[in-house]
Amino acid sequence: MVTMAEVSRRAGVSTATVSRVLNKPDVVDKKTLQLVRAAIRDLDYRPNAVARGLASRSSKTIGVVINRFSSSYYGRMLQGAEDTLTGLKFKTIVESSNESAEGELSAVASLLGRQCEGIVLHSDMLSDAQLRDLLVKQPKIVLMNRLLEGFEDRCVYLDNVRGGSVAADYLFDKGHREIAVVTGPETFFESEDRLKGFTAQLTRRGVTLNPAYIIKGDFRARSGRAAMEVIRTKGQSVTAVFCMNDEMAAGAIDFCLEHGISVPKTISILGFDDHEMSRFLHPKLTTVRQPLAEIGSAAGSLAHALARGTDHSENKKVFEAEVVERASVMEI
Amino acid sequence: MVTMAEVSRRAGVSTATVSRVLNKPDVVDKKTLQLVRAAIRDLDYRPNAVARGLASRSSKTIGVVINRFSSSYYGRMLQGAEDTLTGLKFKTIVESSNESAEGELSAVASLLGRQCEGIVLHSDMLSDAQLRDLLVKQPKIVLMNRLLEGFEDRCVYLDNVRGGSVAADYLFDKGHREIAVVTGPETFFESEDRLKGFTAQLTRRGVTLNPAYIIKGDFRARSGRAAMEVIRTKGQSVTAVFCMNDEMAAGAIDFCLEHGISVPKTISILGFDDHEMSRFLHPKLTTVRQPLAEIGSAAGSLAHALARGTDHSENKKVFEAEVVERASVMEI
DNA sequence: ATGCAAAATGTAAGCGCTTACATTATAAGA
DNA sequence: TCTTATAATGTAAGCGCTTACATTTTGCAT
Repeated sequence: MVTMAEVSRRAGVSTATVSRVLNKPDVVDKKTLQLVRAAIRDLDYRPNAVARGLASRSSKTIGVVINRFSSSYYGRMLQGAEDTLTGLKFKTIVESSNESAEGELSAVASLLGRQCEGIVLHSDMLSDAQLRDLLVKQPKIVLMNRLLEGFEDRCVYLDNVRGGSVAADYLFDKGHREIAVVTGPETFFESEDRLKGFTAQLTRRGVTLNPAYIIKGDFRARSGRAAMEVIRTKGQSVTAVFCMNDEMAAGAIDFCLEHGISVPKTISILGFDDHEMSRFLHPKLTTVRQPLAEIGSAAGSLAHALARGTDHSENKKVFEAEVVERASVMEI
Repeated sequence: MVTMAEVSRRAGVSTATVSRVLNKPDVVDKKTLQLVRAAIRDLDYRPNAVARGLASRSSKTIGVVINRFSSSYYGRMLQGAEDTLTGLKFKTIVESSNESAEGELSAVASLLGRQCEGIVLHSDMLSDAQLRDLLVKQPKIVLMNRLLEGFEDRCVYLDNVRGGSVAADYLFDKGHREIAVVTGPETFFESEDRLKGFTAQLTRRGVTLNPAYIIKGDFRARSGRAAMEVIRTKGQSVTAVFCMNDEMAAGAIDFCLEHGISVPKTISILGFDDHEMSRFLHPKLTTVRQPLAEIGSAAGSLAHALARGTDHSENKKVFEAEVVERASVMEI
């Protein structure tokens, strides 16, 4: 590894000067500038970011922690965050928590240890209390797609309650009254919130959700299939089912296809997320879109603002879901 | 930020001792061990990984660079790499290159600067010559899903030529003779290699691919649609089309569906990748599976071996594609 | 020429750790 | 009891940078 000392020796200057051409080239004489730059080129010198961060206590990087890489949900948020951070001349580094509370904590610690100036955390496994603790201790952490009461200004998230009510309105307006719901695991607040908003809005409109039609799923396609099977056996009169994510909706459609149940003629299916595959399902899935890239982007810029101590009151923090109308829900 | 010095002060020992309880607890006295650990807990001390890496010149982390986050292709490889690296007690950090040659270079430099002991690089934009240069200079870099001649033992990849020939065999065995192909951009070696293997194998079996039926796509669904349109107008006799990835296949199917062309009755469609959505297409897509997670995993462990100087001759480096039979290709 | 402010460079002290090496405490053998 | 090997700890020199501060150089008005 070629160090600054070697460069300085070759250029016949001090290391301070080399450091200056790297960091504030305008204060160094043009001649020396060229000299040093030539030396850098010749030796193929690359500054050691670790040492740099140590010495300057600034790294121009934001760390992001997500559950796992193998999901387009995270991918889209990451991309959003990365894009805007790049625009802000910041680096993004990502660690996965492998879906465990411990993993989330250790990823945060690791990123902090790597001198990240800010952290964007997507936490599913940590409890509100743990999170509260963490956020108090670490003022540079921002929560992505989760709302923690009392820390609204450090959270960027989709209003899931609202998302649920949007879904309810849509289905109601299409004439559906007998509706089933396929939820996620009850530990996932997203699912809970959506359900809350959904039932509330339905009630407001004068229809009550039959508790027997609330089927628990696990956000994966297979559980959507299973849920649909249950619905078809015990809920013949159901005209629409609202799945809390698109994967389960895909499973549900799959089941219908296999059993000759026509979607949306016999039964309408509404998803949530607007997964990249949704437009390729058959029928194309009508779903509630979650602007993941924008959420990621906003989380990135909030973390940046926090890191740099700039004002972030203008940053958008709450996002709204909207229905993307395709072909899986029919008016009756 | 609480430092080691504070911990040592509180525990009434030297920083060296604190360092020892962190790194080689067995050489320190049980009493002091407890003392120091208590101090660490009390102060909520977290070792600074940057300083640590600087001082020890070892970071137990591997850096991965990919094109972009928003694609399940990378997601699956990342997940594979992360999983095995975690098993090896290594951290994984990821940076995206934003699909530019410059970005790839800068991500590598950044990761190296962060004291990564090894790098897993997924390069699409760098030329063979540039890559050769890089690999010579940086002995810790491993190429993921790309073969660079002369550096076979630093590459973990899918044999795309073989993948193409597997596809050819499959289609041939199903009785198809008039076949169209939808490629990726010609700058992508994957597509080129698959095409090479495909045509070669077809030739070997006695059928020549009509050059007019080789349609250029861009790996995105839209181009699959467009390609299918071309095929339907100028190639009425075509019975099967081989798309170089599943997204384009999805687009092709979509086009057929819209125009009342029955898949696979009228025309068979074969994809490549086995994208997560493929099983949800209608008809379910028959495709050539690429074991992405395994490739990522192998790349991770190769990088680890290189970093630690251990033997990697046993590491699997070349992976084979295999056909996943679903419903979009019919025997004729 | 001379003086002086401004510009350019150098010096050296860290940043928070690790780790040879030196020193001291402990245990065991005589 | 006194060595002496061994275990436990401390000391201090870095790791490759940045950055106050000190010093030297330069340009320019006098």
